Amino acid sequence: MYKETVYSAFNLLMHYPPPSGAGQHPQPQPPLHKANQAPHGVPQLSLYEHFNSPHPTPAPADISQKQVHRPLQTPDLSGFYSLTSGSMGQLPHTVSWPSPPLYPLSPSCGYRQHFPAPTAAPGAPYPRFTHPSLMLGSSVPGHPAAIPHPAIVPPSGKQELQSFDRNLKTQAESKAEKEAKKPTIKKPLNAFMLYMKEMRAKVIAECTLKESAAINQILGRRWHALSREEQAKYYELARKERQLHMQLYPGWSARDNYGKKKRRSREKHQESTTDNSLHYS
DNA sequence: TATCCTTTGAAGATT
DNA sequence: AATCTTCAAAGGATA
Repeated sequence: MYKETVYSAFNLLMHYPPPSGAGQHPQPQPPLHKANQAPHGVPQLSLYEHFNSPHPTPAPADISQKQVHRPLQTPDLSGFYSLTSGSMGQLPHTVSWPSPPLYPLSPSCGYRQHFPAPTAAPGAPYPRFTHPSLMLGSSVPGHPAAIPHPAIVPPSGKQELQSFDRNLKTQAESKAEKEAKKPTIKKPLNAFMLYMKEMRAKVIAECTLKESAAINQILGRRWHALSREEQAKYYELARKERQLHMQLYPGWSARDNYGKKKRRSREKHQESTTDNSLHYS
């Protein structure tokens, strides 16, 4: 059922016009998060610092030649929405427009031209953000009125039920159990995740949609439609999030949660991409 | 009930 | 070093 929905939506899109400007992007820019990566030996600046510095660090010379690739989950429609360029002796590089939606998005929800990049007055202060994870005054461990940081997720009750016969457990098992009982500290949110959190409700209201996958597609498109300055706000927020996360959980590493979610079935993924490719040819 | 879907970006893992 | 993989959020759909 889900697949059928996706397929029919895709078939619809085959007749959709590309987003305005797609296919004729004159000078594709590298994504900010890539452009913001300092070359080796250069102290890394945040986007905010970069854009506000009187002498901004130039982007690495080869940055325009980096391939901007779409995630594998998205069907490859590069033939429709990408520009490929290159010069003699160089590998061509492909800069892709965000994938066409798999869901039939209404023009008012899905297309770039309806979301012109907001123009902020130079030097205007960034708006105040109210994302709960950034209001952490009382979540410092040990504080009497400590409210758990949203990154902390308590273990489920199921794990506790499973542990009632601990007398029978081996030492290794109880050690693993202890690990499982530890509250999970989640990854700090990146710039796009923060943007999604803030804008999701708005998109739901505007587009009368509930399905997150569809909403996320819209948000992805809106994200690309933002000006660099607008995006910079969220990169800066994300940088602060990471900083705060490091302070709160000094020993934490993304490795701690690596592999905890069940891996997606590779076979299933391949099957779906094969199915999709049938529709392209 | 667990996982998938879908997005971008950060970071760990692998080649 | 470059590329691949996983996980952050969200909630309806699906197995």
